[in-house]
Amino acid sequence: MAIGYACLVLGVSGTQMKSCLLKEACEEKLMDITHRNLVALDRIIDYNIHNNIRLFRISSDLVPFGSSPINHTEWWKHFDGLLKAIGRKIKDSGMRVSMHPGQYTVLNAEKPDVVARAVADLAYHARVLDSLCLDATHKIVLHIGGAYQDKEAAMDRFAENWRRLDENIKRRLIIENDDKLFNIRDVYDLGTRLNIPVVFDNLHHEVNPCDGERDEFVWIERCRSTWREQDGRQKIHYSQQAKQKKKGYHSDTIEIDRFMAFYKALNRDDIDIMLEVKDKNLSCVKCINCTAGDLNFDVLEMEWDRYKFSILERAPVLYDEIDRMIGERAGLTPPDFYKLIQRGLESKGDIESHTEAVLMVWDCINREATEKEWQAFHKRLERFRQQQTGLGAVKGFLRKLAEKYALEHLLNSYYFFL
DNA sequence: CACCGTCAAGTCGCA
DNA sequence: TGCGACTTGACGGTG
Repeated sequence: MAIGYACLVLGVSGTQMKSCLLKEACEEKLMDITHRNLVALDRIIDYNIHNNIRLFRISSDLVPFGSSPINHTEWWKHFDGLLKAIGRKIKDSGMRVSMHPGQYTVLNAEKPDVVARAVADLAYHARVLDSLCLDATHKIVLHIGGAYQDKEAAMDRFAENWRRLDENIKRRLIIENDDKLFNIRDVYDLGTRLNIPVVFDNLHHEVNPCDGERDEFVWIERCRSTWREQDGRQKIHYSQQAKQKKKGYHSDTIEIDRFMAFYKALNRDDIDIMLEVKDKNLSCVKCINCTAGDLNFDVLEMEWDRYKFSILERAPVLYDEIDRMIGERAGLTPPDFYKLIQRGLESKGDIESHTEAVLMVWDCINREATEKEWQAFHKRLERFRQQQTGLGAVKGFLRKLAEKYALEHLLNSYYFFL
């Protein structure tokens, strides 16, 4: 069983995907961005390995305009060594990766040119995974596409276009229920008809349920049979509805009690769960820690080290409480710990608590800083306290110093982006 | 540094 | 018939 997250890591420098505008795309720029993105991917994989994360979705932005005729760089040849090295790390660590083309990749479109572009896009995604030398358990997840006022005909068109795909795309392609048109029954029917594994997405199912059977676990069990030996473990998508947002909107973070209830009811150790949530790796680490049977308390201590500045910034009283509990090393289960963290993050704090956190971070920098930096810091802090600048300006300054002096402890914390 | 409009792509629904 | 939402982050220009 693995729990994963999609596309980007929060709080790890050098892991962001770069993009460029179409009008500025030239060979040199495309190659440069592709190279930087591959280096970023390599760092993400390292991060995943170090944090015991064994499921990850690679961003489609890896190669800018990767499926557009604008990009005629042969990136897979040029970066062959780097790609193979990354793929090697993925395999050696037992990680499983996937990709997920977006809403513009419509295999069942009525217009032949739209279909042609969708095929080209799938070929691009398959080429990424092929270039990493990964087997067919590393999948490409796709939605069925448009309905065009006739779902049956639209599904038939999907089937027809699917049959014409190259085998190396077909062996990776899996399909998922969406939040508007094709519910889990539609996708399951199509999946069984074509022998394509089906990904069940719980939030899409909630927003776009099918007739008849509604129970999500029944559907997960049904979808299980669409996964063959060569496809690897069954995979599902899990997300929670953001409160006070439109239906289907992903929450900022995973509410741990609800996840644990789902996880226990699911009761499967042969399934992969891809989380779709705004805080990405943060919720992923949280869910992994809460489901690990033999969690070392050191892991919670590590997490506290990453969260503590953000908690002090917002809720100093709670900070003391959690810090004491962590110090005592007892009576704190991972879900309880994360619930306290969540409560802290939901607070706003005030200028005093903001200052307290700033000073605590400064304390980590102080011994490295020059006299000039000391002065610059206190000048900024004073301006913040007079409300002449925002907290962001002070934190930005601290971040730069943390980077300058390579203070890993601060750079690995969540302080600068939570 | 903060803010905001814009960006490759397709479909659907509403005015 | 045409335009905004979808969903989302990053870029690039401006203040």
